[in-house]
Amino acid sequence: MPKNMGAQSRAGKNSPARGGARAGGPSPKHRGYRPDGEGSAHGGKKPRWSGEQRVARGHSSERPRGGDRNDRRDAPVDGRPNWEPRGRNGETAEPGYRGGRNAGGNRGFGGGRDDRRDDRGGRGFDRDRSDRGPREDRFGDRPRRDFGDRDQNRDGGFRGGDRNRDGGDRPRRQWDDRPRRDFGDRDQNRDGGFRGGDRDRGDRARRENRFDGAGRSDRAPRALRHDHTPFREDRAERPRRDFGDDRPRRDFGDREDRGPRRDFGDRDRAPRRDFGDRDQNRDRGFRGDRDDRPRRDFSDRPRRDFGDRPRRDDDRGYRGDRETQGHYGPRRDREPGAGVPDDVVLERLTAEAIQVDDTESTSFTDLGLGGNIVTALAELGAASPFPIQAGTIPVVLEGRDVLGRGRTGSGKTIAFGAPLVERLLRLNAEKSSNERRKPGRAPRAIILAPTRELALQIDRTVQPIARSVGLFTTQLYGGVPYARQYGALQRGVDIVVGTPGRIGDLVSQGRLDLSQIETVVLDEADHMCDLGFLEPVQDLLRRTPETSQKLLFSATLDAAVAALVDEFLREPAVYEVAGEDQDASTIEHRVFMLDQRDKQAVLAELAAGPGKKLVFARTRAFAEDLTDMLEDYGIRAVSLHGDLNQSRRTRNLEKLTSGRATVLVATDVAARGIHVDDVTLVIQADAPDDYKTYLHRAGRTGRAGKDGIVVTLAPFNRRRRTESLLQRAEIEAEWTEVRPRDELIAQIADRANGVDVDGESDDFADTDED
DNA sequence: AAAAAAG
Repeated sequence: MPKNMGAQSRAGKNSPARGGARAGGPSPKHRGYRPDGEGSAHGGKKPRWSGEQRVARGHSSERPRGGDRNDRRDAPVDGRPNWEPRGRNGETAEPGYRGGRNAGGNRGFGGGRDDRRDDRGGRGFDRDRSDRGPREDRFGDRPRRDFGDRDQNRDGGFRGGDRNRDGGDRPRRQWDDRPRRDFGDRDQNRDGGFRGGDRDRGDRARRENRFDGAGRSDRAPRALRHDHTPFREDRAERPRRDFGDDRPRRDFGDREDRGPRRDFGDRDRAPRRDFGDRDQNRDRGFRGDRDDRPRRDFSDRPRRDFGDRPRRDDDRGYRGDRETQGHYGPRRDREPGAGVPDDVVLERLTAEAIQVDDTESTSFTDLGLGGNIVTALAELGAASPFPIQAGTIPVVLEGRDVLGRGRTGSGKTIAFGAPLVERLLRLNAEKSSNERRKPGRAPRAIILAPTRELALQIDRTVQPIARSVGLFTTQLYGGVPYARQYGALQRGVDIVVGTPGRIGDLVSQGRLDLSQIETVVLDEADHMCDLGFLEPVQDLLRRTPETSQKLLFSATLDAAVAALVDEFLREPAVYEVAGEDQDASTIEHRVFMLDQRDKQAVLAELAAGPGKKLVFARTRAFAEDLTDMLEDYGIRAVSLHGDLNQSRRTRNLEKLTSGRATVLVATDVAARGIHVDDVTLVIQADAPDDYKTYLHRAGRTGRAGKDGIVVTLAPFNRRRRTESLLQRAEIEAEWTEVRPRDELIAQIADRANGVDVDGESDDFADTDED
């Protein structure tokens, strides 16, 4: 299929309109053609521009190629772009408009989605957007989004940029000029605010001082932020916000009772539970009143009742728990009305808690891992085991099947990866070195993940562990050429990491033999049991030896895995971690109720600024629309969804990771497992239907011990639905009615951007990568 | 109903 042709012909046809400035296609006729492009890390077939080349091509002098919004490394996150933003008609850009895709008139690269899917050399540059026509073109005569009343904001309120003009590291608020909203009778929850930083329970005076100190409110000199913007009187006149003490307080109940936090700084995943604040739920009677609630289907959700779990000060250690791991009996504490007769497997998933404190003195060596592996783990930043690791590693080493439920970011990858490698090593001990290295040998372990990105990420953790003891891993997932994967299999691998589709493909091609598999891991196992996944997964499992070890992990492991457990697992040990649950969560959950029509404006306000943010949308198309929209606001947004080809998916995710983009707009492809450091804010442009999805999406932030905020944008007519969602997730969120330019939105954005609102050191300010 | 996962 001549993928290139499409792109080329389009480019060729349209190039004139662009004055040929868009050179870079592979055709020798193009000005930018480089027969042997240095960027051709792709075998020379697909010339590409390296970043250096792009920069070198005078990217900054003008924007002849229409915006590759992802190519703006020359435009600092918060600074002005080097080119002058232009609006549609050549006028200086509207506020906050930083020369988005439309600005340069990149008309003529006609592309639609298909075009974008084609990542080939036809367009030469690795640009994500430039292949699309201007917005008007793409959307016909659809009325242009009305930025009308934003004109008051002409100072670039949406740019999220221009911070640090005062030389500090702190980004500055952008919205301080907004007209004061009338909060009317919404006082009770109107700001709910600032829980993140100042958990000081509303020390009023201090707060005001802090604001002053931070240059907020009546704030730092305007020129420090938007020197191109006229000062507006109404800003100065705006009444101060009242942060009265009437706001609901969050109850941090026993926070102080908890032991000191471990330093989770650079672990591969954060240790936190992201399930919100269970204790609060308890206080609110969320737990006690189950019989009053509409009957809930417990079979599709992980058990969340930990009422009987050992208390934190209980001296039973996780080792002791192993003795009771086979507790399949009925729950002792089941509340009346909550009984679910068909909840058999769920019972099996009811595990004793693994105690956090008891693991602190344990080392990976104690758990049975060898020196090389321990060293490799240390290099990955895992100095001592997390609870779920401490719990599961010895059991995995025994060869038992394991069901592991560890919250997002609790270290599940190492929990199965490290013992899996150790076990293979031990099994290999009987073999001759020739056998162990034999080319074309069949793999001994397989790790399945629901998305390609997750598979990649898992391999990034497992591979160094495996290599430390001379084992080889390979990634087998779709969307990329087969050749490399064939080659890897021919050379022989020990551990396969990948997604079900491609792996099944390779199996049916006879290139992958699962008959020697000793261990199968299903990450996000409950998801792998969803419609569409289950069958291929079952097919694969059936091709592994019946005796092979099965490890099922997920933050929301629940009865959904029954189909697999019943057929493939034998007396699984069940683990989950207690001790760090909702009261330990660093995630703040909020719901913004809004008019449907305000969604995008509110989203843009939330998404502006330098902090890394993840936006979830329900559909690919909406994700793409939102990306466009944010880009129009001058926000460096990239998308991640199944309509993008794999190289673009990978690249866009990397752009967020590296900070070259500040916003990733994704479908649920990014909901599970994906770890990006320092995501400070998760915005759900659409709420999911599934509470598990909510939990997973939320778990993209608040990692590594840092604070995180989750904001769900809920149109009024979805209120009930959203309430029900949060209830099922057992998350207590702060509900607020918002309209564009509400102060609260700015406050949340500020916090996500690391604006110092509380005088304390700010978790969000950290930007180190892993 | 959507998204993901083979091409």
